Amino acid sequence: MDTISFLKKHDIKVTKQRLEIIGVFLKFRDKFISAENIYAELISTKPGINISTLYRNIDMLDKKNLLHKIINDKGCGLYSLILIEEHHHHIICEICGSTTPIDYCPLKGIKEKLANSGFELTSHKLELYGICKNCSGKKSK
Amino acid sequence: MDTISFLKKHDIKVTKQRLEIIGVFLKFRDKFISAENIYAELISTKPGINISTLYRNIDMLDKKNLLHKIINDKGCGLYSLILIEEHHHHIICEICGSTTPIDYCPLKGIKEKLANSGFELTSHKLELYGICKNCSGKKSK
DNA sequence: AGGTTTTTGCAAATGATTTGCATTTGCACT
DNA sequence: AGTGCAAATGCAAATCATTTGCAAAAACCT
Repeated sequence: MDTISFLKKHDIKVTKQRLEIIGVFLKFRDKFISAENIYAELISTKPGINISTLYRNIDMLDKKNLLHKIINDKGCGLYSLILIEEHHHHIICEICGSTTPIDYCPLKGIKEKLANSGFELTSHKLELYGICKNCSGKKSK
Repeated sequence: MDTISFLKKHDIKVTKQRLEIIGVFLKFRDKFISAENIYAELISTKPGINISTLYRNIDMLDKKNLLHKIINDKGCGLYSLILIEEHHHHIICEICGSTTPIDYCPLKGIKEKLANSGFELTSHKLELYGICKNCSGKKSK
């Protein structure tokens, strides 16, 4: 599906800034990228868009649950466009930053553990970090 | 073990500011608290300590792996002193902020999934959010 | 107690993100 | 295609948690 249909499908007005932002997300579809990363991409190409526009759009996409958002140790946001509909988690490479969806969710095991605890689970966050096949190959050379 | 022995055991010089900071962590031992929370506690009681001292000590404790640190959606740090030696995860109540260690770790299942992927896992982050027994009782009243 | 190193307080800097406001743009409806 | 209005944008300034430089104070070693 093209970007315009994507936006319309989610009731988001089509603007050239949005097309470009989504374009960057698609270019880096398998990575978590920071607002600064996206901004650098944006100004390096086209007329350039304002960083506050970028943040406003990130926010909007996040509110519509179209983004995965993680916050790194320094408190900075990292984002990636959600292209898989189903609930899933990621493995993130510490070297190249690439992400790979993983077909595993600990929810079931957790629920079993909590069964008699009286604790009502509402959400969970699982992030896996490591070194991807590609980077680990490079490393050993 | 008293706070002084705790500090000495970890090669941390004993200062009155540190005693007070650890004191606050112990007072809120079952919660994740923000630097602002701790600071408010600190100034409300004793002569008062500077917030940069607080941040420097949080940092130091974190580097020595004596703190659990999570970063909330706004990018602010939340901390709790590590009182359990073994690796573990938490359930965090969205209402009262209390934390409960949970005897469950998804690592094994994840490793099985990754067995042939070539991905080398280095760390993982699991945070569970929900409503604790106590708060869910209050809610329904 | 003296000397050295570490820690603290203070105030100013940082840096990512947010906001107010004037201007521009997208889009629905003629 | 033109018009109107709400929504989006650009800009510059504000925010806010956290960090830093530096001088003064305190801890620890013997």
